[in-house]
Amino acid sequence: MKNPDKPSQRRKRRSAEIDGLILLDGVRGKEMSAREPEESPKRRRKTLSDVAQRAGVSPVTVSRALRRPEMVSADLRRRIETAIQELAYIPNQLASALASSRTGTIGVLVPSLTNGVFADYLRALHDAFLPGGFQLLLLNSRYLPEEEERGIATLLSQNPEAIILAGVDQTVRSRRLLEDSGVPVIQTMELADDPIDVNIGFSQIEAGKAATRHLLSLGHRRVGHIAARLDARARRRKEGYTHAMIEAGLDGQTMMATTTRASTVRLGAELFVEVLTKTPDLEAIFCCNDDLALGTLFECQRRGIRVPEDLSIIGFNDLEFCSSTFPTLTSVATPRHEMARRAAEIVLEIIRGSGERPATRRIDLGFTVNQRESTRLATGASRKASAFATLS
Amino acid sequence: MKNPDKPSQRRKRRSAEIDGLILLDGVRGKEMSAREPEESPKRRRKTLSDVAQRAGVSPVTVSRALRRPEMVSADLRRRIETAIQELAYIPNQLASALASSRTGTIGVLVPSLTNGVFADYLRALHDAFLPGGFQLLLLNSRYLPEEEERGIATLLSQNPEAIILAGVDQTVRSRRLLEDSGVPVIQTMELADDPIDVNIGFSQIEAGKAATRHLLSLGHRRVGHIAARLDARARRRKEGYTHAMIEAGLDGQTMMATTTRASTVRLGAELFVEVLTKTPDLEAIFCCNDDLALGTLFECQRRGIRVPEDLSIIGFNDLEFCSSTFPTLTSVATPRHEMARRAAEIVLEIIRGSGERPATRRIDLGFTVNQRESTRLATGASRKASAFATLS
DNA sequence: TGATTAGATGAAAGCGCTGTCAACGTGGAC
DNA sequence: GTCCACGTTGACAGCGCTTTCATCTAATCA
Repeated sequence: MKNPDKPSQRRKRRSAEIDGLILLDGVRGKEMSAREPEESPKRRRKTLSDVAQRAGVSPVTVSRALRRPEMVSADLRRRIETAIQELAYIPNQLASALASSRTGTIGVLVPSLTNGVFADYLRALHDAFLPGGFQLLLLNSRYLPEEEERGIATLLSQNPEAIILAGVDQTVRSRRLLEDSGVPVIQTMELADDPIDVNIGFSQIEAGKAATRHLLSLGHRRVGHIAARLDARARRRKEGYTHAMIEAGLDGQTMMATTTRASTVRLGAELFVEVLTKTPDLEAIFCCNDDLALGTLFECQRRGIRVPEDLSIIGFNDLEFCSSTFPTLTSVATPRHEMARRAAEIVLEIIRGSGERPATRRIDLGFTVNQRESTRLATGASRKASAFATLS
Repeated sequence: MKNPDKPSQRRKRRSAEIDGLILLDGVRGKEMSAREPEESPKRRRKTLSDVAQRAGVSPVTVSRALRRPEMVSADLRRRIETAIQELAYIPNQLASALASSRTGTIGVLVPSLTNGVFADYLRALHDAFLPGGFQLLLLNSRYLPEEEERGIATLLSQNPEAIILAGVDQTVRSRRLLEDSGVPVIQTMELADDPIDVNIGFSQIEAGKAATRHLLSLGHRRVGHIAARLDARARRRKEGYTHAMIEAGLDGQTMMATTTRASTVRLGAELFVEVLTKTPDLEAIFCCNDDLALGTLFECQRRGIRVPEDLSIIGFNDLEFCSSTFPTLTSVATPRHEMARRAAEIVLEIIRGSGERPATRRIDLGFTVNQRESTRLATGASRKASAFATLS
C-alpha cells in the first residue's frame, strides 16, 4: 500500500470506515468543531477521557465519580458531572464490563415468548432484577434443546452474572457448559432431582395429579386430558394425570388427546373435539394449560355443552383471564412471580455475598388448585374430598 | 498492605477475589493440573490465548479461525477446532465487541411484556433477527416515558447495533440521546410525523376510525368505546373513534369508559359495565384491544346479552384467540409480524450496507378489519358500506 | 530462473474502561 | 516543627479480543 500509516492515522482511518459501516455517520453535528483542539474532525462516541479532559481531571477520577462518587471530592464531582452533561457522555458498558468483570446482566432463557406463562414470568423477572441494577439478556429456545444449548453458549459468551433457565431438562452439553462456567444458574418452573446449581420450582407431576384428583374428587370418572406442545413440563403433567387416573382405578389413555403443535386457543377446541369424539359421555377434562381450557370452553359453548353442568373444565397456570371467563375457570395456579422473586433474591445473594449458594439448593414453591365455576360436583356424586386443595 | 504484589501475583489475587465473589469458584476441576505448565493453579475462564497455546498457533490465528475461517488453512483450523473442544472454550463476546465495535445485539424497548401484542411482536423480532446472528437486548419501559428514557441510555451503553422502539412518543431527551448516538433507530407500531430515523408502523388513529366506521357501517348508532392503559396508542385509537363518531353526527363522549389501569380481561368486563350503565341501549362497542373485548364478551354471556344479536363487539390487534371465541371476535388486525420482519430487514440493510437509510423513512404497513361473528348488521338497518374493509 | 504475487501467519497496538498502587497534600498528634 | 495518617488524585497495566501491517512461504509468470 502507498499509505504507511502511523498509529494516529490508522486510528483515524479505521474510525472512518466504521463510521460509514455502522454507527457514527453524519448524525451529530455541532459541538465538535470548537472544542478539543487536537481532536480529529471525525465524530466518535465520547469517552471517559473526553470527559476527563473537559473536566480537567484524569480518566480514573471520572471513572470513580461514576462508580464510587464518595471517593471523589464534591468539587471535582460537580465539574465532572457538568462535563458529562455537556458532552452527553454515555459510558461504554462493554469496556467497563471487560475491565471489571461485572456486566450487570442476567441471562434468561425461555422456551417461548408468546405463551402467557412465560410472558408473565419474564415480567416478574424483569421487575425483580431491575431494582438491583441488572438487565436481562433474553433468549428464546423455542422449546428446542439444541436451541437451548446454543442459547446457553451465547449467553455465557456475554458473561452474564447469572443464568436463569426455564425447566430442568438441559442437555448433557448444556449442563457441562454451565457447570464449567461457574456462573450461578437457577433452574426454574420445575424441580430437578439433580440441580445444576440452584433450583426453584414446583412439581409438575404433582400438579398434574392434583388437577386430575380435583376432578376425580368431584365424583367425575370419565376425566379426559388434552395437552399441546408436549414439552417436558406438559409431559410431566400428563404423567400426573395418568398416575392419578390409575390410582383411581381408571384408564385415561382413551380420553386423551395430545399434540406437539404449539398451544393455542384454537388448538384447545380441536383437541377437545378429538377427545369428545372418542368419549362422547366425557364428564370432565383437565387441560394442560389455560389457553387450551379457553378453547375447550368456547367449543362447549359452540356445541351447547353446559359448563360445568355437562362438563367440568380445569386449566393450568391460572392466567389472568381465568377469573373472568363465563363460567370462571378452575385452574392450577403456578408460582411464577414467586419463582422470579426468589430467583432474583438468590442471585443477588450469591453475587453480593461470598458466592455461596443458599443452604437449600432446591426450593419447592408448590402450587394451588383454584376452584372456580367451571368445575363442580358430578350430578348425584358424593363429595369425596375437599375440592379446594393446596399442596406444596 | 503487607503484600507488595507484582503484576503476576496481583492477577492471581484479584482472580481469587473475583472467584469468591462471582464466577469461577471451585466448579471446574480436572483438566487444569496436567497441562499449561506455567499456568497458575487458579481457575479462570479459558481465553483465546489458551486455545492458541494448545493448538500451537498465535492468538490471531485462533481469532481468524473463529471469525473468518476461510483465511486459515484447513490443517490449522482443525487443530484449533480440537483445542477449542478440549478446553470447552467460549469466546468472550465482550472483549470481541470492544475490539471490533460490533456487538451483534439489537436493543429492544417495549412498554409491556405481558400484553399479548408485544409478546407476539417480540417473538417476531426474535425470529427475524436470529438468523442474522443478532441477539435482542430487551428492556421494558412499563409505559413510562422516564423509564423509556433510562432504558434508551442503558441500551446505548451496551452499544447495540440498532435500537427498536415501540411507539413514536419519545421524550426530547430520548430523542437527543438517540440522534447523538448515530445508532440506527426504528420506531414501530405507529407512524411519526417526524421520525427519529426509520419508522415502520400504521396509523392508530385511522385504525380507530376504521373500527368505529365498521360498526357504524353496520347500521349501529349507539356505538361505545372502552380503553385501558391509555398510552399514546390507545389515546390515538380513541381519537379515531371520536372522529368517526363526529363524522357520523354522533357524540361518543357519553358512551365511553376509559382508565389508565393496565389492560386485563377482567377490566374489559368492568369498563363495559360502566358504559352499559350510562347507555343501557348500547348497540355496539369498540374495545381498545382484544383482552378488553374478551372481557366484554364474557360479561355479555354472564348477563345474557346476545352477541351479536344484542350487541356487536369489535376488538383490536386480532390476537390468536379472536378466531376461536364464541362467537368469533371481529378485530382490527395489526401488522406485528410484518413490522418486525421489515425492521430486521432494514436494520440488516443499514448495518451491512453503507449505513444508508432506506429511501422511505416512514413505512405505513396498514391494518385490516377482520370481520367475524361478533359484529353484524343492526336489525332492520340498511347496509351502508362494505362490512369488510381493508385500508392501508 | 528470478521476479512477482497471493496466501497464510504472526507481532504489535489498541478498543474504553477499572483495579492497583504510588504520590501528593493536609491536618492533627506528639 | 516533625511525623504520620488520612483522604484524594493520578499513572500504569491490563481485561480478551480484533485490526493492521509486516513477514514468510509457496505458487505463478515471463
